[in-house]
Amino acid sequence: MTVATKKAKMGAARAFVEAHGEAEAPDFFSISDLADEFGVTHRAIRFYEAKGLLSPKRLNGARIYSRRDRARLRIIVRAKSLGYTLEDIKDYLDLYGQQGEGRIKQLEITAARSAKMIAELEAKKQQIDEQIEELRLINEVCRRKVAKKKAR
Amino acid sequence: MTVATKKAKMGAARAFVEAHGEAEAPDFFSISDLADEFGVTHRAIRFYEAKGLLSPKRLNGARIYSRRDRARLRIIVRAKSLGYTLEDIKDYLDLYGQQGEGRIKQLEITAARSAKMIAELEAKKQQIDEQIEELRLINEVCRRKVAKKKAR
DNA sequence: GATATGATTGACGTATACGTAAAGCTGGGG
DNA sequence: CCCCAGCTTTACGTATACGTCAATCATATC
Repeated sequence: MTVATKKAKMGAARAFVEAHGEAEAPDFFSISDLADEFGVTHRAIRFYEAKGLLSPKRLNGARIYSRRDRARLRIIVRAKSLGYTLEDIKDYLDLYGQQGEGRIKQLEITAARSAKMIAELEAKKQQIDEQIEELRLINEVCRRKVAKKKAR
Repeated sequence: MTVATKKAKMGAARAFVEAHGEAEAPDFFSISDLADEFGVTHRAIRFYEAKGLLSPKRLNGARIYSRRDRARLRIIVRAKSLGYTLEDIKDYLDLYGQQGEGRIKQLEITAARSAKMIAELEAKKQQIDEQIEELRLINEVCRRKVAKKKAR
């Protein structure tokens, strides 16, 4: 598909997307835009929506994603690669979506939960460092043996 | 079950385990030992064996785990918490099990693979840092708002 | 208007990682 | 000798996270 014919063959969503914002900083995205950008399938994105992690607007049935939706998807993909379940991620997004609304009690809960998550992530970094340490050992042992064998 | 009767009701594996090594630095472990230590079920440990990640010795059918088996299980649990599949972990354990054996070609491959894994783990740390950064923001916003509301 | 592209909704299938229930050895205590 | 605790295998079930059709619809070009 050439660049010339591309625009011609766009669907409703993509047309709407290109109408708003000139390429540099788009305000809206089609499902294919996000799928391409984050390396996930359309199916996965719709699945996240079915699980309540996303809730894009519609245009003639087609999904229209805002920047906020895109930010949420970025979080989903990142957290998944760190081993979190969609259930975990949903909790995080709920917290992320509130961004300090509500009364004192709610704010304190959110502060506590975010602090807890930070602690868990620091623990994970620790685990990664341990793993890296072991790998460095293996790596050095191998390289030394290679050097020794080549020296003969 | 009391401490007195515990020894009496031990199975073959546990008896064997207690016979070798006096509590401080055991050489062998029963499946329950490892399950307790790493917070996983017996079922999970057997499953890892079925997938080729562990291969303990047997005594009258009962599994006897060596320190090396235990080290491997530690790696499995850790890597799983970082989001790796058992398939991924199997590859890592294969590499870990060799520890620089074989000829030059093999050593170079192992060195390259370990280097690659290190790079991937560093990338994961980066992702974690991004996530932490967002959480810090949320946390601070909440705490400031709480402070503001309480100041009135 | 036929055709092609891209989107949508079901519905069913699949891979991973175990859980769970059933049935059977085994070794020591009473 | 029997029982019980703990281990075993076998087998089927389950939750998560999608993959894969199939049918359908809208839009846009030929």
